[in-house]
Amino acid sequence: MAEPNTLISALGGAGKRLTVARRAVAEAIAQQDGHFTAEDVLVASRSRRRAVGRATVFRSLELLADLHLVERVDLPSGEHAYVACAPDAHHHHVVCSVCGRSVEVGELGLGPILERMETSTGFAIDSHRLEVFGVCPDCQAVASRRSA
Amino acid sequence: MAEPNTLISALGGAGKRLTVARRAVAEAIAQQDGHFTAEDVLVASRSRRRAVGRATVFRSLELLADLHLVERVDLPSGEHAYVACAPDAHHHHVVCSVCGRSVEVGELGLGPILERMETSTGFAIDSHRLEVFGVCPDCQAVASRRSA
DNA sequence: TTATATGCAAACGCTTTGCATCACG
DNA sequence: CGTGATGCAAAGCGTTTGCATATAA
Repeated sequence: MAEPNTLISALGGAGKRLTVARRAVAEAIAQQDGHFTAEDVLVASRSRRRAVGRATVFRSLELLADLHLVERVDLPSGEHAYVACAPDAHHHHVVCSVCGRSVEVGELGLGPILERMETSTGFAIDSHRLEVFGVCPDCQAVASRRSA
Repeated sequence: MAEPNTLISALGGAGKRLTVARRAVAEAIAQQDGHFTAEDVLVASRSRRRAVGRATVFRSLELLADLHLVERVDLPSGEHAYVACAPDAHHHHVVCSVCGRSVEVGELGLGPILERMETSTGFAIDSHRLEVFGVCPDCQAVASRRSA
């Protein structure tokens, strides 16, 4: 899903210290499949050698979010989750509502829509979030097998 | 922004009781300009004749959200807010990041994009949320006046 | 009359913070 | 070494719940 090294080296590039705790968080994130919560990271870090404090998990997540290495997603349930993602290109996530796995998709033509919104509303649009939910191919297969 | 009566009659239509508390919540929502939090509703109800309990505010908002009379929005700050909205047509909200006012916009061509996402990801997409943030015309005017 | 809704206050869960200690650079 | 990071536990905040009471239908 994500290379722990990517996260770690990006941290270094931002003038942040490469601490043991941050490496542990990076590894915990890397082993997550799809989106995850702060609690997931905490638990994952505990099941490995180095347990990280709860506060540090939140602080690291905030840091990674600032660096755009991780993105905060609000699920329809109201839960707060995060997804690891490429730091540069603008993209969105499609989240599976069954298993939670997520994939990145590119813009696919949202730009013109936003322009149309600017025109029709007069707003100067500066940011947006598109969150898409559905059932991933794997879970579709499971569902059809079950009903067949 | 919204007619309290619209909210109230919709409640009746759903086989729900038209209680004093719910009327108070409906009025409090109606007087909100743009998005608002549960706390806003609570405070608004207190500054009027009939104060409503905190729990009831949450229960009412949940109810209204189920009836699609109100929609939950997650602001970039992570705050949970609600916006009153038309119950039928699918639409999205553009929220002003300065004053918080919001306007509804129609689909404006998001459908084809979602189809493209389905094709490229294999997901069966069943819901999505698009939240757009920017500066509304009024606040733009104020800003340019200030800098001029 | 009876199911539903309300209000309070306590419980809850997630997130943040204060502060002393620790360790990267 | 000195600044920034950590960990703990406690505080904070928004939200939910249990339960006795009140009320719409």
